[in-house]
Amino acid sequence: MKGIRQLADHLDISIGTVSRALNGKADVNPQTRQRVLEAAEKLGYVANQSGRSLRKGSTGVIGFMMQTGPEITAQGDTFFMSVFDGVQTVLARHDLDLVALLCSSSEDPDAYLQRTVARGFADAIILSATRRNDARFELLDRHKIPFISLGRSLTDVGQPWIDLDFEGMADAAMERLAHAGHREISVIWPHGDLNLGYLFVERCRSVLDAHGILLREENIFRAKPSESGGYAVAKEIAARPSRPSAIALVNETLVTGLYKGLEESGIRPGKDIAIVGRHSPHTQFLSPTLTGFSLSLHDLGVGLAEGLLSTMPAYQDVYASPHHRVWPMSLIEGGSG
Amino acid sequence: MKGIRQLADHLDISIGTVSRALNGKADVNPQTRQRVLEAAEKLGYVANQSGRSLRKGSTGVIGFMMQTGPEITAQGDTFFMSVFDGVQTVLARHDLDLVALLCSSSEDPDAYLQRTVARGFADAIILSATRRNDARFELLDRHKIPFISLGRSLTDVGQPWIDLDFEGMADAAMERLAHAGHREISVIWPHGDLNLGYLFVERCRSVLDAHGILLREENIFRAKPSESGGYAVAKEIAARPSRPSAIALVNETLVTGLYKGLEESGIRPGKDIAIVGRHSPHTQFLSPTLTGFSLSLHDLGVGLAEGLLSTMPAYQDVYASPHHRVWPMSLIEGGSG
DNA sequence: ATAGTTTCCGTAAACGTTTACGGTCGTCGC
DNA sequence: GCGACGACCGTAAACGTTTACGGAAACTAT
Repeated sequence: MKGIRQLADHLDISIGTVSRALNGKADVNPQTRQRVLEAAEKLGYVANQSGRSLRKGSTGVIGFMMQTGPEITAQGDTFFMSVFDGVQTVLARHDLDLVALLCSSSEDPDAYLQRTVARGFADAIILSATRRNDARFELLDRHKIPFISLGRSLTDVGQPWIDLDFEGMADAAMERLAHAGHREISVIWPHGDLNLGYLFVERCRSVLDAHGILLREENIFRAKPSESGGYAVAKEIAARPSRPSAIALVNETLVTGLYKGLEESGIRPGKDIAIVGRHSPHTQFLSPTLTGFSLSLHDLGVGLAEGLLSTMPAYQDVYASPHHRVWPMSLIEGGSG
Repeated sequence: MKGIRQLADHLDISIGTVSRALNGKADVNPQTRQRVLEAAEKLGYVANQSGRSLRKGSTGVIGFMMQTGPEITAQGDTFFMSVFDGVQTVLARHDLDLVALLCSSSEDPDAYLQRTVARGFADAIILSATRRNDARFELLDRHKIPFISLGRSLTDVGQPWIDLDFEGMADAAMERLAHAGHREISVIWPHGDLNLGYLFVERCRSVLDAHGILLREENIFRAKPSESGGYAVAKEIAARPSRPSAIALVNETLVTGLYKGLEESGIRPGKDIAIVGRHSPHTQFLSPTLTGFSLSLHDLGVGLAEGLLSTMPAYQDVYASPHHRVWPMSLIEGGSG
């Protein structure tokens, strides 16, 4: 089956009618519509993407931009797959498709995004891994592309965002550690310019301040957001003459390496050093169990999709989500701190 | 910048010339081309995707199909992120873009693929998570869409594939365990109809046969390919009156849960039970260290891209890869078995 | 100077849709 | 029996590109 033309010829009907029938327009005899639908199904006809979107001016696809490469995954593994699933449950209701726009590690993210939106590849974009100052925001704003970001940035063009409650996390973590009597507290700040690092660390600092505790500069560890990053931090801690008695971190992939590195050095998590982190499918099998923050990634995806649709003219009446959402996480107490 | 028309008007040149200049055709004055290129750069003009691919009949995008959802990820996503990166290094040389086609867990994969290829969304497809009998192969063959699969299937339409050497892995693992004196050996078979499960388990069986060892049915554990799946297997083993002395598994995510479950039950990996598995960024911090198989995911991605391009008419002269490649893995010895 | 050749560029047709518009019937109210 | 109206459908124009074709210069060879 080539195109709508063949389908129309086969049915002895004009292509206009076929198109209207397929797209559920009113001006078509129910019986004719039925015939068209059946024939399309039987012959496996699906409207050509290019033709359709050229005419309509919209593509019906939503892009989720992410960077590829082994290193940079600031989020853990199944993280995105679960979020995608949530996004799709919403998009499916509107015949929108989700694709992941994969920016390779060797390409500049801003240039990549520029290129793909200028091409008109997607109607709307979901951004992740937002940087402290993220030029992508202005770029999408300039192009008038609806978008939402998973993560805040100082660069704010009034678009909606959803961000995990890193500040609430800092509050709860620091309060908890301070209450437990810790005075020498350290935090891990993921490498790179991700905004969440700033949010978390600065909030930690101010909470500790309020408790009269100083967050010392040498207790702020910069680390790759990966297992090996956590391992490196552990080794660095072990090498110190005087160690912090507690450590808080914001990235869920770090903790596996951290545990391992500490144990190797004879430092027992939960006993010699308290750890508060983030949960993921990988962290549930640590021992001692991790004290950490958790959330429903599926629901997060749903929230993202709804927030995004609320900025798209065609759907604005359906979804009236608040513009900015700080996504709560729940603390699951474990044996680590 | 709206379209090529505006760009042409702005330069006082016809759109035909602009297009030719942009696409590197011969029939254009070097000086004119220079002007066009500069103006396009300055004004941020990029050819509209729909218009271009409608006319050309090809889109310039390669789709990597994958299923989303929290459960089904037989592979982790740092797995895919690394593979993507390899694929992109090759595609970038030909101005091809890679996008991930995300099939939600609530949609039938065959129907999804049918829909997306009929739309003409991508020029070529990379398949993953191949099933024992995978209808997607026939579908793509019928539509004459170039594709390659990461994984074999009994359904073979002569397309190229690359698959990890699960049989070689079974050989090496079983030989190793048998040599170490194990007689009661178990294997984990990931849930679902993934072909790799069949390949691995059947090869294990026949190798053991050759050693006069019987792979008993109750020693074949079906498990979800996730951390919790491994945990469940551990608990099942622990509950047995008589335990296998060794366990081999093919999925890299299982092993974390398996370790944990065994340890909880007082069964020490590497001492009370030997474990042979697959390596991933997550497994490097297990203790005892895992004896397992490893590979370069980046190179795997490169291989996939080259294999795919070799089936696309436009690139066939450049890439003449072998049709089928069994991808070797290297054994890294650890303390687990 | 003329014919032939090369270099460059403009014109217009096509790609597969969707949709505004108008036309043809049949129906209804009077 | 006539006008108005509604239901349905066909026609054709757009959407933004690429590219085959032809033509106008400029140059080369005679």
